[in-house]
Amino acid sequence: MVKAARTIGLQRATLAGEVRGEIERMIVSGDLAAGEKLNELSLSNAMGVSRGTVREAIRSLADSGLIDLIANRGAFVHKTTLSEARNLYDLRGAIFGMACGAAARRLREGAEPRLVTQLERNLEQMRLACDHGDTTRYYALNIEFHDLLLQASGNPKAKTMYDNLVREMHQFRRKGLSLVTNVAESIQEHEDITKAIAAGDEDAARLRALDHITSGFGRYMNLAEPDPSPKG
Amino acid sequence: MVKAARTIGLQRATLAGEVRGEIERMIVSGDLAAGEKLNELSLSNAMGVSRGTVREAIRSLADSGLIDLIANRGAFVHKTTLSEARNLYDLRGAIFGMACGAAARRLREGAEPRLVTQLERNLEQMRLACDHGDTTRYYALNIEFHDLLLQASGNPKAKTMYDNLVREMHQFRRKGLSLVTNVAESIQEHEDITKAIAAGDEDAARLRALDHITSGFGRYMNLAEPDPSPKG
DNA sequence: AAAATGTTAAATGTTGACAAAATTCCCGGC
DNA sequence: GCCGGGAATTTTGTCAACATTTAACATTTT
Repeated sequence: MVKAARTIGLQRATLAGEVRGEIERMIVSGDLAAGEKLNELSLSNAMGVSRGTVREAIRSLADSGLIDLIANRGAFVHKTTLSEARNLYDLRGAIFGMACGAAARRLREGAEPRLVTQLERNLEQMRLACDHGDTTRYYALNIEFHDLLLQASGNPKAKTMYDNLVREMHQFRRKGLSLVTNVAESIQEHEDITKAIAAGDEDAARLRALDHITSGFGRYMNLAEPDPSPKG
Repeated sequence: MVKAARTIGLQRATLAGEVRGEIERMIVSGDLAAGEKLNELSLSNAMGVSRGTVREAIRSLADSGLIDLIANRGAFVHKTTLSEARNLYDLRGAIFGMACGAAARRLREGAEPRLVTQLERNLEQMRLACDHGDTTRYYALNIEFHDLLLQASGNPKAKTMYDNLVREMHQFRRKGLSLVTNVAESIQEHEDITKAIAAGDEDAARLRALDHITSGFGRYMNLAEPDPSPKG
């Protein structure tokens, strides 16, 4: 690996960081399947770095939940079960709710003057993307909406945790990428969150945000498990 | 370090895990001050293991937030600022609230039949410890109360995250260990949480739990506020 | 004397080699 | 044909050495 042109933006000043990013990409993209074993030697050969470097990268990923480590046995791509997925959604909801509450508070305190404008602009573009059936753009805007709020919460650790949780659901996420159902509902929820925040209503923002994540879980589950029995 | 009697209970089957635990203890106990630099060579000599092993331990701790890593510069014990402390409390509150809500739901679903008994027993003993002025026991029971609920949430990752957050506040915690103010208030809040859970009221449990953490932050801040002296 | 530059020492990043554990595979026995 | 045991191989855990970067110090220049 040729000296690795220090993409300083992300913490890849070090070789191990670069390798970490590469392995992470492989996992999230599905190049490495869930449950699959990671062989340190194979990876180091494939990437042209030493085993120790690969090892360091793997450990780091293990700490962030993407990989399971078993002593003297090796590293395995974490396989997220359905009940785990629900737990992850619960955590996401809790953190996102907290973040939206904090954002509302900070707005009230004058700390985030541009936030509402940014949110409304995002909403506008999202409606457009929806009308044009541009799912890729919709997907990106959806992420941006959540990022804006996590950022505005003034809680960097919350953002890191949230991102880790989202990353950990990559398996479910890939399937649900085509999830274009109930976009109108989702946009409506975004509007509700935006309104609560614009009003500086901490509690309302938290509740609307929590509802949004919970609904998202429901939307996904309906799609992933086309259970034909529900309702009457 | 003599072959390290594999305390398998905690993930210390490996030497690096053992070292990690030791460094963690040094940080939490204040043996290593906040902001202090960790020298890989010194540590490896002091512990009788190789530098690589110490390095692996340090990286792991960095991922859990106890240590800051700067490329080519080294590892430093993370210094938690006051605004960070608030952010940590916000996250704790969000996660603990979620966990209590989940515990209430699971209780309703019959998944945690012994939970209420355990909580009430904990409350009983806590009142006793309070009456006897046994702060050490009170401290332990307080931790147990929170552990019971995190456990009953059925969300192992939530417990891990919560524990990490608590650990990260070690600096503030040490000072506040003598925090015996408003114990009555705190116990009352524990009772409120217990009641909400016993009733299977998910929303009430979440709110009471969030309030409890928020109040805890307030209690601590009132006690530890001033003293803005820079270098110490 | 202060700033800038060149030199040296120390610490981190990376690597390859050795030791211990686990997995695989072969072989004899039933 | 199937099972169990044990050697051979593979893989992980640990270590010591090399390379690169940073920090400290001495020297030169203005």
